[in-house]
Amino acid sequence: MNAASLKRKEIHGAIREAALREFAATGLAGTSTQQLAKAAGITKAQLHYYITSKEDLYREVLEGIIAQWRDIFFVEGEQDDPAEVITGYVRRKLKLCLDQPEGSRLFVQELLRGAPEMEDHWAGLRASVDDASGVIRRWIDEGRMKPVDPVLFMMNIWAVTQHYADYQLQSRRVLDVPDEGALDFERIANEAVQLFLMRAGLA
Amino acid sequence: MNAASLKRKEIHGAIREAALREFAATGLAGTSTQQLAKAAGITKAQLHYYITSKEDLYREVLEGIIAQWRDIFFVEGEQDDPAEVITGYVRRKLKLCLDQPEGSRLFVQELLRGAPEMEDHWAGLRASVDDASGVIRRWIDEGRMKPVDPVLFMMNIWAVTQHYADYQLQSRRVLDVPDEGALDFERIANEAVQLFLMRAGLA
Amino acid sequence: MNAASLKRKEIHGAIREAALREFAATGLAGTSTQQLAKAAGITKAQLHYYITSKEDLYREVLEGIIAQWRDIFFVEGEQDDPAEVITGYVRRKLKLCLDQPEGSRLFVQELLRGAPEMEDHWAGLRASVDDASGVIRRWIDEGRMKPVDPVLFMMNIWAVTQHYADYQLQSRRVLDVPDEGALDFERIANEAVQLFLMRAGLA
Amino acid sequence: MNAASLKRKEIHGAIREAALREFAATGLAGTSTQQLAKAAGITKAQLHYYITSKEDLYREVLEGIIAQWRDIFFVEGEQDDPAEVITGYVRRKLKLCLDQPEGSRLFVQELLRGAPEMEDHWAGLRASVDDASGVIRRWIDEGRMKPVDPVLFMMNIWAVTQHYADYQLQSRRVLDVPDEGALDFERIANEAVQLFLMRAGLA
DNA sequence: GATGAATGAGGGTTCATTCAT
DNA sequence: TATGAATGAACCCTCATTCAT
Repeated sequence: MNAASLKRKEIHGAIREAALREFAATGLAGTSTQQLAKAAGITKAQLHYYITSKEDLYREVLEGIIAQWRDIFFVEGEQDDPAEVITGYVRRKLKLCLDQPEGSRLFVQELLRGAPEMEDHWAGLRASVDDASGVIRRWIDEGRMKPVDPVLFMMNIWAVTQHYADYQLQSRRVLDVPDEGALDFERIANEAVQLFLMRAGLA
Repeated sequence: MNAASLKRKEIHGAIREAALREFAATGLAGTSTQQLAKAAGITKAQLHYYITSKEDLYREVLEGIIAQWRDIFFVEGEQDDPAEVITGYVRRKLKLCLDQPEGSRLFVQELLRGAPEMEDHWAGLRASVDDASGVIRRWIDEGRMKPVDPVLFMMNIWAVTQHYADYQLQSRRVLDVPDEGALDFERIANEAVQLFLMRAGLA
Repeated sequence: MNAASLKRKEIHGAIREAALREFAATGLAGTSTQQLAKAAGITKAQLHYYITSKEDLYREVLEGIIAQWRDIFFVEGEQDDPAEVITGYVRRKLKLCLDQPEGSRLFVQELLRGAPEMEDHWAGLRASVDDASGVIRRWIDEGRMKPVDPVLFMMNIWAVTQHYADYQLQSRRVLDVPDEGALDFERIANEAVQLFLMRAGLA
Repeated sequence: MNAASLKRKEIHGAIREAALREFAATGLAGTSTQQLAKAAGITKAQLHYYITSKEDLYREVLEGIIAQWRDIFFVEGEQDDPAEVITGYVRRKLKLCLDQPEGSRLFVQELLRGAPEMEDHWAGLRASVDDASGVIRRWIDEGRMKPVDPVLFMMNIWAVTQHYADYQLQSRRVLDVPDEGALDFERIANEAVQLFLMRAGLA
């Protein structure tokens, strides 16, 4: 790979990064290419040299986020201890949400506008949810955890973890964390883990 | 109040309703006055006769939502039973989120864009949170509930309830509820109530 | 019809006139809305207030021309004398081409670019040609005119008459007619009529 | 001539060919360098390496066409038989128009836009027309053909022959000739020759 | 009150061309 | 010789808003 191609990758990367940030903040329709270009540190004409269209860029970034999220599974590796799995999942998901909150934000923006780009993804999500629900149901049947509504149990994990991405600004104000500082991961994670472990009768 | 003034109120109401819906879906920058006028069933010129500016309309609607949300308190009336209070709060909040999801959605839109209109509201929110936290802390001190992080406990209630507004579309797809039907309030409420009661050691 | 509506019609008329002129000169792709607005004596924003899109305006103007041309039939009224019909048709067509050359020019522009807007019109044209061909063939069978290739005979009439619209500038230079003056209708008409009457053995 | 220079000529040829085709279809203003590059099978940057500017390329191609057309004279070689000359001229011109219709199309495009590039060519055309007119007038004076308007007679030959280039698409639709096939040269040539010979009283 | 018309600014995108490599 | 990158201008069109009527 030569220098020119490297630079191309760099610029493309800067554009995608900027796009994720801006789209997450103001959505597809609310984000101008001017805004995107400025955020990426290039001119509008330069931006359009690298992208096909604003919508295509949006789609590309959204697909990237969805793919990244797909890789965080409920059960990881050889785990089969309910407490371990739940704790691990909550902490992994929360970590991702605190480290890269723009992902969740972009996702909720897409949902808010009616999710026209998501049609092809629901089936895959349903399959993942079915997998995880099956595991939970088995644990319940085996008496290894209290009965819960498996799907809602999972959805509530999403709700709690993603809240600290989507509503991060509110969390900061309420918890009095300045914009420069980071939210206290351990504090939030502990409370969240306790919440779901206790629901499952595992703590 | 004469007929003309009545009609004026009606139109204003239609505008606010439409604005809430549209702003909740596509945000301030992403929503055009054309779009707003069409959603309100009037012309663009008529819209501008009734409003001062798009931003003013946005502010008005946002303030309305914030005011409405302020009216749902953690403790209601003379309640002082932890289980009763938690159950009531979760159910009230969830009901509001399922009945009028646009409120939460508008709110998250504002947060996503950095909440420039919210500066004056954080103090009030902090006060409310402090009130509720005080109650919870007292209950803990009195041994009437397990120790929790009071602020995070509340925030997680928000997270879970508002999730069914903000991520409603995803919830529908995962729970297989068609766009015309309603999410199953009792099912969701029961799981949510269990979640927080158990965390508090009250169930 | 009130004054405002009248003005609207006036402006719309001015736009269509300007559009016919400009599209005839530089085609759809080669004509900018700036150019159109200037030719119509309005601003670009004003133009876009009155039209849906440049392409729609183009289509509207093109359809208008096609409709106008459809109304010039080979046989008019109760005519059935070959010499009369041919003479009348050539003169009518030529008159139209000299009076409103932009029509033919717009048409040839559309053909030059591959006529993507004409797909629906060929059937109608074929039908008209078939009608006229039938008349000519009958005359030939009845011995009232010399045998000709009926379709090519008609097409050559089009060729000759429309030439004085499409190639008018060249005709002016060759015939030494200044841009302000008019081409000598009678001179051209007489030569053209002679051409086709003699071919038909009618002069 | 070395290999590099040969390749250069090849590419230049491809560019001119593509330019003729594209300019003939959509005119100077309506044809983009992108379109030209794609049609020539090269990149936009490569195109600009070979040409000075779009307008220069247009001028070059147009001049080429004009030069090529100048070489088809009314009278060819030692001919002096009116029927032979007319027949030959009509057939030669028609052949050129059917074989290379883009030439005529580019020419009419230039005329349609007001022929700003043609100012220097009218004198030469007038001279050619005067020559041919002189021959025709002599034939008439010598009683070797019927009196005609010599200039219009010539112009009508152009009209008829070029029609099958400029309006070829319409001709195909009316004559039911598919885009892949060729128009029937002999059929068209015969009718055209008859048309002008009869006008001259020579058939 | 209500509405057609108008507008200057800005939307996303392509343009012809230049430049560095 | 060739090509990725870059650019300022222009492309078509919509924007939020104002103004007559």
